[in-house]
Amino acid sequence: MTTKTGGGQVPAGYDPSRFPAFAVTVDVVILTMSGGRLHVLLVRRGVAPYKGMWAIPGGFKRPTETLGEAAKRELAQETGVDSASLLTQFGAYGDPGRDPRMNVVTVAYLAVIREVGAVVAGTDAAEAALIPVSEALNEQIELAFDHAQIVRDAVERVRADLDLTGIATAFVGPTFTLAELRTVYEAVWGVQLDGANFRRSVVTVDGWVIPTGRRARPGAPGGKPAELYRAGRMWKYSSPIRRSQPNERRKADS
Amino acid sequence: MTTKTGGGQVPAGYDPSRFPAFAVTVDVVILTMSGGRLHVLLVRRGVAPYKGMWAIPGGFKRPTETLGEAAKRELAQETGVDSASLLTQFGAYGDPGRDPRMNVVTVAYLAVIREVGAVVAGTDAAEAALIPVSEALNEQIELAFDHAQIVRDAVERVRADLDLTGIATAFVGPTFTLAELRTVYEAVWGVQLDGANFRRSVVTVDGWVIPTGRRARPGAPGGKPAELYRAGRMWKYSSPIRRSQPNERRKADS
DNA sequence: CCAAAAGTGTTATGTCTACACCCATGA
DNA sequence: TCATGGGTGTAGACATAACACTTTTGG
Repeated sequence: MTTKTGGGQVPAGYDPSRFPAFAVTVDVVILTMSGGRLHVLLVRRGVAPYKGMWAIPGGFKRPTETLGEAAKRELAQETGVDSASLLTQFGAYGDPGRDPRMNVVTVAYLAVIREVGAVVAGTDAAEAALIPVSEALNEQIELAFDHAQIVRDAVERVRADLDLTGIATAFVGPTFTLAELRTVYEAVWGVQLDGANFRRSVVTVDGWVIPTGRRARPGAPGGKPAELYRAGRMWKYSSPIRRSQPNERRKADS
Repeated sequence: MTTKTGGGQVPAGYDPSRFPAFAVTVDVVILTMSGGRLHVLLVRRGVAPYKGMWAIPGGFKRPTETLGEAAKRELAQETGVDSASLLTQFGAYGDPGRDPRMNVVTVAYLAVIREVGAVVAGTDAAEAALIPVSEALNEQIELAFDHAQIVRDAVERVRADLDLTGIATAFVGPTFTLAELRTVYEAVWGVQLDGANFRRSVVTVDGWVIPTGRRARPGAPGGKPAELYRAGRMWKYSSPIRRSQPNERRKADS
């Protein structure tokens, strides 16, 4: 605790002219959909500390680049995704001792990429894999550093951003069926949505989805082929789908 | 640009074993309501760089404290608010050259405090004042460093948090009238809300506000004395008031 | 023809908004 | 008693959810 305000100019035993040095890193939580489930890209650490343990990709920030540029660089290094993919800063972590080697403050980014087959070809990582977030968070897989907390926060952020931004479209390709898009909401929120009502929410208002003439081929068990859409301009501002509140409405008794 | 992924283990001209040193600071955007308007606490810098210019309070993080603890310490130093006031981390800023002296990455916090008279009695600041955010953002007042951007982001965050969290109650005292609470939403969102409907949203569901028997004295021009409430448990999870979408619903023609 | 998935129609229910109206106070 | 703001009632507009029903494909 410092001395109460009003008196001391400088807290006891601290000289503000000399400031401590920190290493600053950027970590990227890369999320994607695979088989209707939300996955996170993890790399197996090749060096100490936590050698051999799963971690999220990241690295040191350079003095000549912005934080966002550092994140984009790490993302490209890890996935080859060079495009202006969706990158959102969502937190900074600086607890003392979070890295046993030194004082490190890390700035965490969330990246959403569409399902890609063999995007995993890391550089300085011994191994990389897409892990279902349900497994990554259920203590089944132990993550290095405070990365478990960082992944938890990232998932929480994407859940919130789903009905605040157009982040849902970052999970799907340039063209998509409404079922694909619906799956994103269902997987991230862990709910089930009525296909009919979902369609109405998206289609009856201009600017959300733009029909391309083409249709997707149905899967193995048949079914009517779905129309393919492109994302419209409205996704820049918000989302046509809202998370329904857990219904504890109406007064208790009365 | 770095070399494309897949080949080079290490980007050209960069040795990852030697990492650059950064100073890490914590800056706090302190917001409060005054006279029905949203204000931000600014301090006049007593030292170079940007000496004499307005800035948001902040300081160096110490290696032995968490980022949150550093923010709480800065808040207490600047305002004397020692309680577990609402403190939210909302961004990190690390553009090269944002501080002319050295490489600095700052982690920004948003603090909301209730209206207090003469809370302003800084320590290492020559002067401190509550400035309406409308003025602080309209280029009328030039802020040091990238603090204008940081304040903009803080205000944007509080706008979003208003219908996502119970942050509204942090602006008012332990007891408050519904008009006071409504003023928070109106000032932050820049809208006008129907008092009758506002009341219903808050009162008809249990857990938002708890009536204390007491009533507030009306202001100068009279009026019915308003009932005083305490905040209920529900504010921990969300808000009873939702920002109405700018109504561009329904398809263009048809 | 059958199963399965896309897409349409319909209806009950709930929520939001505007606004009329009554209530209680200070001056 | 008048102006002002607190508080209640209510009707229409609007949005949501549930579900029956039709369409179109692969096998």
